[in-house]
Amino acid sequence: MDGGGSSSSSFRKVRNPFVTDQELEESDNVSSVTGAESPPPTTKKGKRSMQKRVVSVPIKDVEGSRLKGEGAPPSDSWAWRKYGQKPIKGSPYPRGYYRCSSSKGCPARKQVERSRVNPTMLVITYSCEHNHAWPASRHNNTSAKQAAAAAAEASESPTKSTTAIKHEPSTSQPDTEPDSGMEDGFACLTEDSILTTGDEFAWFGEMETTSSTVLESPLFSERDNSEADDKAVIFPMREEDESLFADLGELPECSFVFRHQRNVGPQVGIC
DNA sequence: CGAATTTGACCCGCGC
DNA sequence: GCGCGGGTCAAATTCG
Repeated sequence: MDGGGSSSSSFRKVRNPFVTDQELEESDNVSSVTGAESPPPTTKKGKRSMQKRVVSVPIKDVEGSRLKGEGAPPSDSWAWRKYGQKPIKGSPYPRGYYRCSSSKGCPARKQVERSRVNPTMLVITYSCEHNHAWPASRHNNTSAKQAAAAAAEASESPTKSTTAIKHEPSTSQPDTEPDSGMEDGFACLTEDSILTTGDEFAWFGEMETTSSTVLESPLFSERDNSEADDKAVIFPMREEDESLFADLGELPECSFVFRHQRNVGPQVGIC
């Protein structure tokens, strides 16, 4: 019913009322990497400054969680409502469009699609407005899982156990946006969020140990986490950290730093 | 009964 | 100026 209509209406026009944080994006099994290669999202309708981040996750992970979570980490901490799906030109797999439904004013959106290069991977693109604040309630893995699952189902392919993360912060306004770096994914949160964030990402750490997590830096992004699977893009988190921090250097104080340590899991740092 | 998902149509931006 | 493609909206349907 209005699931898409009424609700959607609220979303589209309502810029989130409680804007305090930036965008905290937790992707399915992801760590945040600041990549800066974002092709201008060509959003057509009101495209103001939207930060974009691309995350690639192995379908396996997704399925795992969706399979009734046998302990599998949540795909997402937020609730996402699917509002559309479209076949993409160069890709045999359709792209699903999801909206953050954790809260009413949540402008966050994400697109889930299979990597055309590596069907075993799901490419999730998160986009959020600059002043967007993430809802406090983010425990609806359902939608999140389904989102990914949907994408996964969209195509049929074997599952792998590699997670490639690719973040593309859209460089709309580096300055204004305190969190241009990882804002989307793990951006500035309110202190409230901060506390929860740590927990929220607890699974994150698990995931790391359970499956190999690969971070794709901008350099690799072009390959789109593809062919090479894990190996090609796998490199010590440290590198990522470096990159992350490098980015953070530019970030204002209110930035969250995601530290990804093997065996330890991600760590959230507050500036 | 309510909420979420699905599908089709429409709109907008970009490229040629 | 026209066409293509992507993205979003809206109504209907389905599931919980």
